[in-house]
Amino acid sequence: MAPPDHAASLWTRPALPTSEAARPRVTREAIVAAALELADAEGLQAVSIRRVAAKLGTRPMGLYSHIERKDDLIDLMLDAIAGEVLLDEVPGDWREALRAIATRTREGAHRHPWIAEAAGERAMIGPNGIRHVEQSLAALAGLRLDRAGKRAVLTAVDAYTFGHVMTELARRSLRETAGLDAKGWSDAAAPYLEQLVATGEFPQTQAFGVESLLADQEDDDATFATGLEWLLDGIAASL
Amino acid sequence: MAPPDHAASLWTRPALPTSEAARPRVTREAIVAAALELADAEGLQAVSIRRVAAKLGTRPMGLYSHIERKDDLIDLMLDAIAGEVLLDEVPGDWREALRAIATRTREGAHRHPWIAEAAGERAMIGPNGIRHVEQSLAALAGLRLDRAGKRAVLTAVDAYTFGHVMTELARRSLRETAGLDAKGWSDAAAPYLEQLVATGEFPQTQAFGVESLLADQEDDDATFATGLEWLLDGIAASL
DNA sequence: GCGATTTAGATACGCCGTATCGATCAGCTG
DNA sequence: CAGCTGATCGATACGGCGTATCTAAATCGC
Repeated sequence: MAPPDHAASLWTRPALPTSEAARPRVTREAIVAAALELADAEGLQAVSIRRVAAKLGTRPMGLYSHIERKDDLIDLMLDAIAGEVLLDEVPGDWREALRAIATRTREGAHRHPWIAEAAGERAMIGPNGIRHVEQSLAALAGLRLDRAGKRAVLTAVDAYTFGHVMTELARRSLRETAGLDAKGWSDAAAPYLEQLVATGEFPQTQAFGVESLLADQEDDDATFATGLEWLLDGIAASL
Repeated sequence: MAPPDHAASLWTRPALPTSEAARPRVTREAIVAAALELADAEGLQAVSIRRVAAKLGTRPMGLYSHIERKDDLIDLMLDAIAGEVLLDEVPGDWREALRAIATRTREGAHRHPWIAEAAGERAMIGPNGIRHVEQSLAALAGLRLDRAGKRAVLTAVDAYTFGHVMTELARRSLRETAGLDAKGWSDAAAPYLEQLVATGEFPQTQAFGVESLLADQEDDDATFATGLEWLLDGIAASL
């Protein structure tokens, strides 16, 4: 990987100027857009340099005039999605604001489930990642919290949101890869789980029921909202 | 990918019987152990079929007598780690139990930071993944909660833990890839962030201070514990 | 227009996962 | 013991990956 300027250089390197007067040229924006379309259509594994170049009607190595490495492209894609889920306006009430941020983030993630395959290796420090920080801090502007307090609140809400979404997306990814809908997935996994609990090693899980382990989308909405309210309640009680 | 039996067939396919009387043979256990060593030493990208085979003194295609595809190997590795972080005993107090589970999970993840690169695409339904469910349900055994309630509690705590850990590991991965310690990473990223906030677009972030955004390990311990208590407080208040 | 810089792409390299098939080994049976 | 069957191992090859390197063409600025 690149030397120590990597943290900054991706985001500070300007996208190249384009001239409308000459031959059609590839731009960084076009590369990111093509990559996003591929990822949304076929998942992150479809985003190869060759596939992106083909989609743009150009040759693979030409992309390297605009991005330094493929990893940078993935970072740019994630920052684009981060931009998509920013709020237009931050509500005045801190709970309402954090709830709106978390909810909108989750919705955006569900529109781009491939982010689960990329997010485990990246820090969100592109411009839109920082805009997310800005809006989150704005949400807490009216609270008397010191820096550590604000940091703890934002970290907790982000952690909860991220973790919940990642788990949902992972399950979804596995299901879709197997070509199953929610019911099909349950039907496929249940016999294995039932066999496991039949060993007697899992009394609590048996009492709970394997069908309760294999939840579908509506349950995810409810559990996400419930857990978020618990966390916000806990934060509120500490203020 | 495999047809619909994938959910079950990895975990129900027996590891092959080994005979001590014949030529030394590869086993599934040995493959997983070799892969874990590689991942711990060099990260998940070092776990290629060729590297694992070389570590075992055998040839790559020989591994396929024991695992069906590389993806299965990654699942087996993750389940091994899930086993490592199981509690010896579940405390009787539900808060203490959930705290212990979350804390131990986080500690285990830090010993194997490569899991962040794999976790975004997997459902933890191996035997140890189900043992984790079992111990979590045991933690709630004394509470009067219906299935949906238990499910919500466990989902929330797991989501929070997972999200927090993944964010930490992603940051750590990025830093180590750049060959920096925590201070070096801050020093590298701060000028870029300062340049961003100097645009005037980020007043809250500027007031907060970019050095507060670039936290190190000790802060993570505190924020994890604080957020977890908030969540547990919120759950307690709902009981 | 000219020189400097940037962009695009041909070519090749090392690496990846795994399909396919043949050789060898292990276990069982007559 | 010999033969048969199934399991294990590995050679070989394929199609794919990211990207280093270098040349040619295009663009930019004076």
